[in-house]
Amino acid sequence: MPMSAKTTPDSSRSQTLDRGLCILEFIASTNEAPSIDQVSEHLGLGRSVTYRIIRTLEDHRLVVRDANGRLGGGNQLLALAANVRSDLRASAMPALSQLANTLEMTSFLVVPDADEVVTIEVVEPSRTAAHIAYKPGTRHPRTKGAPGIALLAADPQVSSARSAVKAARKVGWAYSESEVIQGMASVAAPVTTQPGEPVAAIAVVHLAANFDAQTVAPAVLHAARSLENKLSSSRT
Amino acid sequence: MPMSAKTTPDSSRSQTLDRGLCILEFIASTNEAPSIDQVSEHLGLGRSVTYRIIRTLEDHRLVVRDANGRLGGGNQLLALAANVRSDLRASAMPALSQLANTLEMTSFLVVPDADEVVTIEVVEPSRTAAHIAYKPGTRHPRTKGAPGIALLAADPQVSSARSAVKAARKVGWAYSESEVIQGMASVAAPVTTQPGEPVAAIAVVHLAANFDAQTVAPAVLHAARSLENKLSSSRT
DNA sequence: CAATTTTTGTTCTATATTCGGATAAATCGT
DNA sequence: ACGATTTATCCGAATATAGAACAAAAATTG
Repeated sequence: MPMSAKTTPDSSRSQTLDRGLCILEFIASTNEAPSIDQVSEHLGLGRSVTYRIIRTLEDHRLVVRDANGRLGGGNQLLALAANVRSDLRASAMPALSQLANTLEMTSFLVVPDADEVVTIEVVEPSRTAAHIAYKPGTRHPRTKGAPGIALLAADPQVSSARSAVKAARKVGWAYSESEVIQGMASVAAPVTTQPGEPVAAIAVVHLAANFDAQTVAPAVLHAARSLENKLSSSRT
Repeated sequence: MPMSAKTTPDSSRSQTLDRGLCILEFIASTNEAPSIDQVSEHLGLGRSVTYRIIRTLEDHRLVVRDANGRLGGGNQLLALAANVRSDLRASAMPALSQLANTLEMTSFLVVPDADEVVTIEVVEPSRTAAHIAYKPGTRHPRTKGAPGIALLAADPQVSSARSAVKAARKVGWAYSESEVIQGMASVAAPVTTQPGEPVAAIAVVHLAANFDAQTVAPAVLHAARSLENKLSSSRT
């Protein structure tokens, strides 16, 4: 029976739920609103199964259909995400906004998650012509990109030989170029409430061409300090 | 024990997925991180099922456990929500921020969804002592609250006898008090790109005590106009 | 405008997946 | 250390599910 390609033969996981979540992730992550058939084809599932699953997702308002029957993420997804790290994200908003608007660069907040780092908040400058396609939820290995480096550098348990980590330990901020997105440069600073335990990193990205790390670093550091202060003061 | 309370005997829906989504919604919406047992008890499910479902949710990083094994929403929820109405939300951010900070009130963006209205973006003023527990994903009937009224008023197909709707049609903005949250007042203005088809409403909330609708209305209207302009200019 | 293809949605049954109680392991509090 | 609470696994019964066949609607084409 050659059917255990990418399904879940593990009886400790739920196949149906797994498939439903894969479908939800596919629909929510693609920008070209797919049809049900496209979904079933993309996931390699039977039509009938796909219909039943999508109907259930619709019931929960996690998926909606537009006028042409095409599928997209539903508003209920916003409700689910609203409480995720909401304290930290809300606290960081002012610092991120100020940073984004003074430097005229996209700023974002990154936290460690397992052995990766995840962006949990993004603020673009008010006056911006072209957006950088940088959305919350983006993941990277810890060793890639300025935010990851900054988090590594702030964790004394880590003994990385990477020169970038050593450099970041020295100056308190990290720099990377074309590691996450080609042609983009980034500066990040760790946010630590208790020494040695970085809770997040604040960073900015911009075209590497007109980007002077030495100039932007102080502003990023200032934002990180600002968030640290707010966090420790609210921890009454 | 009557156990056919809210289960799904409908063969056109997926029971397993439905249960999984209920669990996910419960975990994501509660702030007191529950234990697995509390989840299974709250939903009225067997332990074994709950374990299998939560394991699957963990695999997808939609649910995480803290140091004590307590459950909470995972960062992947942010990725799922990132694309929901992202164009509209991003466009509204500058107007919402400015509105929130000039009035020193929480501002938010509301869109129609089925026969309800949903808040899809919230901006709190930078300098704020106490937060208003108003999160994206909040739903209300269209007839309750200033944003709903504003949307009704902007839709000529609606012939509501409610005086609030008529009033809103006259002045271009809506007012409500203690309809959504006791003791809170709100002013909202519709955002329309094509006449008669409101796409959203911009609103502010504040304690009803020190809230003068006549004073805040112009600012809210200005924000709505600002968003309208941005939307129609980007619709090249 | 009718025939044909493509897409969308439903019905049905074998069977694999799930359910839930019982059981075992781990963790915590006293 | 001991009992109590919580977490995790096992396994047979049965139900919910998968997938193919079927039907309807819509789009496309000649």
